[in-house]
Amino acid sequence: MVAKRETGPGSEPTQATIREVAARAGVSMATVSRVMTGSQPVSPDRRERVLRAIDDLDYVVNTHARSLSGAAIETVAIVLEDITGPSFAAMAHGVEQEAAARGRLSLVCATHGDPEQELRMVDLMRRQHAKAVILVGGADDLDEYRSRMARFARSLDAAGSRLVLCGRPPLEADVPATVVDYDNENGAFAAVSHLLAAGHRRILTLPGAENFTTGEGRLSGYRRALEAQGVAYDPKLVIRTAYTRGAGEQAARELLASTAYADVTAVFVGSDQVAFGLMDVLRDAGRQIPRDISIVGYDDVPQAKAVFPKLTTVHVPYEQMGRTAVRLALERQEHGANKHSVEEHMILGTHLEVRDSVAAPSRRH
Amino acid sequence: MVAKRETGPGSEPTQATIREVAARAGVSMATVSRVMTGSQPVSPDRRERVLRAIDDLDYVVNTHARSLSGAAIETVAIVLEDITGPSFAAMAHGVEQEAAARGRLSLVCATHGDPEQELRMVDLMRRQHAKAVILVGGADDLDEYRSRMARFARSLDAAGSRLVLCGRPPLEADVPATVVDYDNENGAFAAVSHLLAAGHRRILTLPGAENFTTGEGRLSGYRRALEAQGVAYDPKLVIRTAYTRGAGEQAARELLASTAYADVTAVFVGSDQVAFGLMDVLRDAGRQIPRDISIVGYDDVPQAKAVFPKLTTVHVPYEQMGRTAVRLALERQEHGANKHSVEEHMILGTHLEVRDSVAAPSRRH
DNA sequence: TTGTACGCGTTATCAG
DNA sequence: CTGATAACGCGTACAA
Repeated sequence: MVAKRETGPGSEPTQATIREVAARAGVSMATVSRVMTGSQPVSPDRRERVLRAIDDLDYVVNTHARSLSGAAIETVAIVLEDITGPSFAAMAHGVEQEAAARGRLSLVCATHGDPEQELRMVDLMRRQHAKAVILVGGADDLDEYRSRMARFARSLDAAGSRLVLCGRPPLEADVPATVVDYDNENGAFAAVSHLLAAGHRRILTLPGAENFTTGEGRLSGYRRALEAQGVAYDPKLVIRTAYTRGAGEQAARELLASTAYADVTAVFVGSDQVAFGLMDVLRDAGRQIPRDISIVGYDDVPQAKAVFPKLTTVHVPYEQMGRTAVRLALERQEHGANKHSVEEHMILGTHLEVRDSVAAPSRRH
Repeated sequence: MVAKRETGPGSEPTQATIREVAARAGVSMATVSRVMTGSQPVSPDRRERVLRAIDDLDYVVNTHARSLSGAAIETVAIVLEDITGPSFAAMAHGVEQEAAARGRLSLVCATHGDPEQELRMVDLMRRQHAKAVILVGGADDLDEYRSRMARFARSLDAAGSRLVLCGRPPLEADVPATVVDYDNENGAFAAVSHLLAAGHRRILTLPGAENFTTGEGRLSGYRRALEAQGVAYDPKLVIRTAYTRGAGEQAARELLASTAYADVTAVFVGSDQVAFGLMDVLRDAGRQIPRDISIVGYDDVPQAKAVFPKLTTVHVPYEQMGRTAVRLALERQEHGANKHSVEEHMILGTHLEVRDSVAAPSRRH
């Protein structure tokens, strides 16, 4: 099938071009183009010859050339920290579904947690003329971050593209970016209220890292729930951690070791991953969940209903966020003139998914 | 910072070009290009003017144009079924690490299990001139699949690119593709041998779907282990399932319901996901693992050490496979003339990760 | 219906 | 050091 073309020994093989196809078929380049795109009718015999030539030479169009001359496959880029994270993956999945449904190609890039890399990736996608660049996951809420992102947003906007922040700190109001977020604080509020309703009063919390926007929101939901029930807020019951399994294991060891936590009957954890680590170490230490200690997580990753006991946790609609991000970005571009009819800031609801990791506090305390 | 350019009301905003930058800076396009790429020295004052113009116009190079004129950022594409799958994600992660380390951009595309979509994606990546296209995960081992893949492999090869099959059925020997695989059958052999050594004789197995290459390999490892210990192979003890959690739940119900399985003391499952579903239903039915029944999984996804009890399972070096795929593909291209020094078929080892889900069979039987 | 010729945005070459 | 100009591969008016 695949005819060998002239490639001198050692010379890099090179893609067949439309010109070569035209020559082999004995037609003009334009005719080949027309056969490819179907933009205009071509006589049956010529079409046949062209198709054969394409087959013989194993010709494929050059996306870059095609895109240069106007007709491009639009792409949607999603930039995230790490594909391996279940919640990131869920968002990416949502992005892909929606992008595919709208006939766009979606590309995933990972930053591996490096802010420099993140900026480089966004820049790269801008050069690629991505129609939307979707930035996913938490970020340090620093001035530098804000100003750099604002730059990118404006730059993408100028190029007819759109920056979408997904579960991220929003930028100033005049920055041309779309924000898709979830109700972070109310999720935490519901979780802690649930623990309070079960009778818990000394509730440890691991909301997340300091200055990390998601962590801050979860902490304030925690405080607000306490306040609503007239329970005093004790800063000693807050442990800052990264969103990793290991951090949960570490926290569990502190919880077991320190007398300061002796009267703790429940833990509100700002991440399922952290909760898993916590549960693991607690169980190994002989603590039964929820008999000895109740736990509520955050995220509702698939694994939450797979662990034992099944984790009661705050459901975050990650997949839906991904889909929404694509929808808002693309609709805005399709609407053309009256873009103002498209939302720029959408907040999706969270809710508590009640499972088996919460019970009333035992009498020991 | 960002100056507004001439965009009539309603007209699509358009990216600034190198020509506009040159005009604004009062220099030639060539000079602008040199400032961008640093390919040749430029006098300080001109450079300064160019940089200011770039900043003012918020200019970014067009990747497509750059790639067309020779200098392109090489990209590595990874095509997988679903980002959400932990083992796929791990491979993608490996690919990204290695690609980034070698200064390449990596793109992830999902096929959502649709073979048509898969072919389309590979085709798309070929048009994008990806330097390597890495195909990941199992596939139906059908003639049609083989011939279409062979076509793609040759086509990519002709374009100076490389098809890499990662954990997939290899193609015919004369097909220019690189294969990175793991020792599927021996992993199963080790797993089942472990169960036999613990004293189990009636071992149910859920190797995977029929005609699915990974499933077939795992089944033959199972048979070989049985044979090695002189235990008779009973086809009734083989249940074909998809690699999903739900399939495991379903199988567990069959296991509980049918008297045919009454004497089963252990299960060898061809996928951790399936094992999780199985464990879940068994536990809910009051069966304790491993006291009442032992279970061994396959894949060693992160979750395997998070469930209770921790799952004994066959470790598959997914991340390493991803890294290896990139390495082999790119080294082959760098080697130029003597490509034959680069492996074309690499098989990575698997081993049993012993945890807590296996015990000696109870005396009841 | 078919072919010719130009433009897309960038880099490389070559002459100054 | 700098500037003009020819590729790069494709789509598409425009002319035939």
